[in-house]
Amino acid sequence: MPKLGMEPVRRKALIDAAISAIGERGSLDVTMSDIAGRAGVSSALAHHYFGAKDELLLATMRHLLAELNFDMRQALAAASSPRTRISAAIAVNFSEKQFRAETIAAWLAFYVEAQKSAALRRLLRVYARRLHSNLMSGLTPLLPQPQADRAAEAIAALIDGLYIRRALKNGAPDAASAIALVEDCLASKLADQKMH
Amino acid sequence: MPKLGMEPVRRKALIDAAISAIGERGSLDVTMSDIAGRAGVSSALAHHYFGAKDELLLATMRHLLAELNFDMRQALAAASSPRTRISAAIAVNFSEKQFRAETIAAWLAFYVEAQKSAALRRLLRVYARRLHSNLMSGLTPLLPQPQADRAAEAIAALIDGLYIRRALKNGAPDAASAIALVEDCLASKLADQKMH
DNA sequence: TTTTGTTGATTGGTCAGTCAATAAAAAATA
DNA sequence: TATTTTTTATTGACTGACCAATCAACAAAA
Repeated sequence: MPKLGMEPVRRKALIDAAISAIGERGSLDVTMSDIAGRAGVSSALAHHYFGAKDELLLATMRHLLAELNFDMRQALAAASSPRTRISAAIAVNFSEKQFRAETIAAWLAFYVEAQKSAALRRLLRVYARRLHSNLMSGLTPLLPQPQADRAAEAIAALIDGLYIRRALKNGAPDAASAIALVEDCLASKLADQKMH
Repeated sequence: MPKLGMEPVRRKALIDAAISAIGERGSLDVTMSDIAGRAGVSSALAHHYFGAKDELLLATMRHLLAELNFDMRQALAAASSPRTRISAAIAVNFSEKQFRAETIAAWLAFYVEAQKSAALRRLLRVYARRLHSNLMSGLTPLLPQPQADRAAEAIAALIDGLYIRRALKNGAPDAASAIALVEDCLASKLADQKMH
C-alpha cells in the first residue's frame, strides 16, 4: 500500500480553507495566514505548495468550476428529454451544494477579481460557454435557433442575477423560489413560441 | 455674490475620481492616494473632507444611486401608459450614462463590498426596492398581483445579471441587445398572460 | 543520507490615517 | 482704509499596522 504524499492533501485542505475564508469575508482580500490557519498549517507552507497567493486563488476558482461541471454532467446524464435537460442544467446552479452563502460569495468575489486577472476572466468565460452550450442542447430541439440562443442568454443572465441578488439577503438562500422564477421565465418563452 | 467654499467642489471631484479609479481597477481596493491624485489634491485632503475611506466609498455609492434615481424619475415622468412605464424603467438601467464599463464595474464592486458593509447593503436594498416598486407601477395594471410581482423580480434579476455578465466582456457595452433581451422576456410574460 | 514536510523569524513594501505647519481668504478691529 | 485675528484650505512627512513572500533551519520519512 503506497503511502500518499502530503501534497494533494494539503492542496485540497488549503483550497477548502480558501473557499471558507472567502465566503466568510465575502471577498478575495483574505490573507494567506488566515487561509493557512484554517487549514491548520503555517502560511509558509501555503506558499510552498502554491507559490503565490494568485495561484492559490486561481486553483480555488478552478476547483469551484470543476465541481459545478461535475454536478452538471451528472444531472444532464440523468435527463432523458430536451425539456428535462434544460431544467436539469438550471437546477444544478441552485443545488444544495452550489447555492450556499459561502459558494455564492466566492463566485461573486471571483467575478469582480476577473476584471483584474486575465486568467480568472478566461476561466469564467469557459464556465459561461459551457452553461450556454448545455442549455442549447436542450433548447434547440424546442425552439428555432435565434430564439433558443436568446433564451439561453436570458436564462444564464437570470442565474447570475439571482446569485448576485441572493448575496444581498441574509438568511438561508431560497433555492426553490429561485428555480421557480427561472422555470417560469422559460415556460413563458416556450409557450410564446407554440402560439405562432 | 457669495463665494462658495471649496468643500462641495472637492467632495464632488473626489467622488468623481473615486468612480473613475474604481472603474479602471474594477474593484474597491483603490488607494486614497490614487483617488486624491486623480482629483488633483493630496490624500490628506481627502481624509480631511471624508474622514475615512469607507465614508468616501459610501458617498460614492450614494452618488451613483442618486444619479440613477434622478434618471429614473425623469424617464418615468415621460412615460404615459403602464406599458411604457415598464419599458422606461428598464431602459434607464442601460442608458448611455449608466451602462458604461466604468459605472458597471463600480456597481459590481459595491455589490461585493456590501457583504462586508451593512451600510452599503442597506443602500443597495433601497435601490432594489425602488426598482421593484417602479416596475410594479407599470406591471400591476397589466398582470394579476402574483404574476406582476414575479415578473418584476425576474426583470430585476435579469438587469443585475446582464450587468455582471457585461463586466466579463471587453469592448463597449451593447445596451441595445441587453434591452432587447429583457423586453423579450417581458413580452413573453405578457403574452403568456393574455392566453388564459 | 537524501528527499519531503514544515515552521518561525524576517524583510520589504503598501497604505490608511494623523499631525503639525503653512498659506490664503474672511472677518473683525482700529 | 489698514491692521490684526480667525477661519478655511491644503500639504509633506510620519506612524503603525498589515501582509505577501523568502529563507534558513529543523524534523521526519524513505
